[in-house]
Amino acid sequence: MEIQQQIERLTRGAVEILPHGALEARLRHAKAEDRPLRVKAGFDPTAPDLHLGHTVLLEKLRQFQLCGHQVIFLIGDFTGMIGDPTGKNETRPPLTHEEVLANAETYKEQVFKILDPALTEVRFNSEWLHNLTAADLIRIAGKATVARMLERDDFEKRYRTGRPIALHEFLYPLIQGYDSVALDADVEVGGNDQKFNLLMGRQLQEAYGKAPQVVLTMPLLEGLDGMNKMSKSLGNYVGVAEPAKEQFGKLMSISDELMLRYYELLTDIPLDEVRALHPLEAKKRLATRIVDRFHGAGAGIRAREAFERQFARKEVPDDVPEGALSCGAEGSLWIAHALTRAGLTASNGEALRLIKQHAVSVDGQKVEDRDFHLPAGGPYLIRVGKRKFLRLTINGE
RNA sequence: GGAGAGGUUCCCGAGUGGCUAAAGGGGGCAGACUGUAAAUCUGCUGGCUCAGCCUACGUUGGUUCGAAUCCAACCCUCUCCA
Repeated sequence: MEIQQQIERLTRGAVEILPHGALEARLRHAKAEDRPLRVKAGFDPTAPDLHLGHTVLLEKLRQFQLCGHQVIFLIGDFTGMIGDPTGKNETRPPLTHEEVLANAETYKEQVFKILDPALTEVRFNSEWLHNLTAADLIRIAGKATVARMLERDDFEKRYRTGRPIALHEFLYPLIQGYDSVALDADVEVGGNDQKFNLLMGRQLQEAYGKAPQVVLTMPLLEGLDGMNKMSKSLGNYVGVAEPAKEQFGKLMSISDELMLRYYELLTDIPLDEVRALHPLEAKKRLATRIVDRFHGAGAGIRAREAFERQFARKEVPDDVPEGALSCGAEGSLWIAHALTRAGLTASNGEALRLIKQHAVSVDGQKVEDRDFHLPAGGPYLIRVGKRKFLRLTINGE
């Protein structure tokens, strides 16, 4: 592939590529030597549940692979075994070696839905860090200065406001940088928040007489709310391992603006093409594409059809779960109890609230009466709100 | 080590003896609108055997007819000083 073409592809969505012009120079260099670039990206072994936010990086790595380059998927198991690099989550217990390995397996499963295994090298940084001696570490530490460390935003801020910075926190960027030395990385891709660490890699590589890597940072993907970064704890995420229908539904609920952002960071479709489409159609295509990626070709279309049936045509979905409840000797079951016991609502109070809000229907009939009882029999088609359905049978004694 | 501030419902945050299941905001849910969008508007947002009762304002005990509110001890968090 032509270098210019590669650059276009590789810089899409990137926040920064440092230093200026380095990517092009490195591509030319590699071409001259007739070898692929070694592209490194590090991942934390504590969170093997990937969501779309993580896939921004993976998508970028895939772009490199499509250009013929080699990706090094680095699992930071050594750092994971020691603890949290920011020192914020003191409660997070260090992982055991077994846990790290188990997480790594989960990682691979999810990651190879995007990356090409033939062009991916999975590595663990314990490989070289585990055997480092104190002398080695001190030697590495000698390559960086405190002033340099304090340039990092959060260190600077904490130092200025007199909050503690544990000494070992200085070592994390250092160690991450050393990984680049050990791996001979040509390029390191990371989230924008990792910029400092990635630059530390350059510094160390130089100190060790190697060519410093090109640093490419990607933005942190906004979550479904369009405001905060996508994260599991905020609940604004789409999980890689989620069911197709869930993924599709969640993606259809984002704003048009966010949709373009997702297109930019999660696909390689030209944005002009997207803008030419009706936003609804564009969004459906985005959702279809993403579902396809994680659930295999064809899954996207199926999710799309199910979605259209349920919401556009307001038909009952074809996979309504079934359930049965017993009503005992009374011969009928109070609607609130039925909803709660069936798990459609969290409590009778919530069930009654929803009834009052005209959100509950049985066999297409809105339930208006809070004392409504379901006689033994059925199955009844119960619907709560827009999305919850259940085919419920009431058993007599 | 010294001085101060504070811990309230999912979150933030008001409340300083009864009218408080507890303002307001956020979030969430539902309804309207729509492109199941977003934005907007409206309603709801502790539990139950639901005109009643029970559980909730850091923990434990106390004062009181009555406490999130007053008192005591304890635990925890934060800020300032050294």
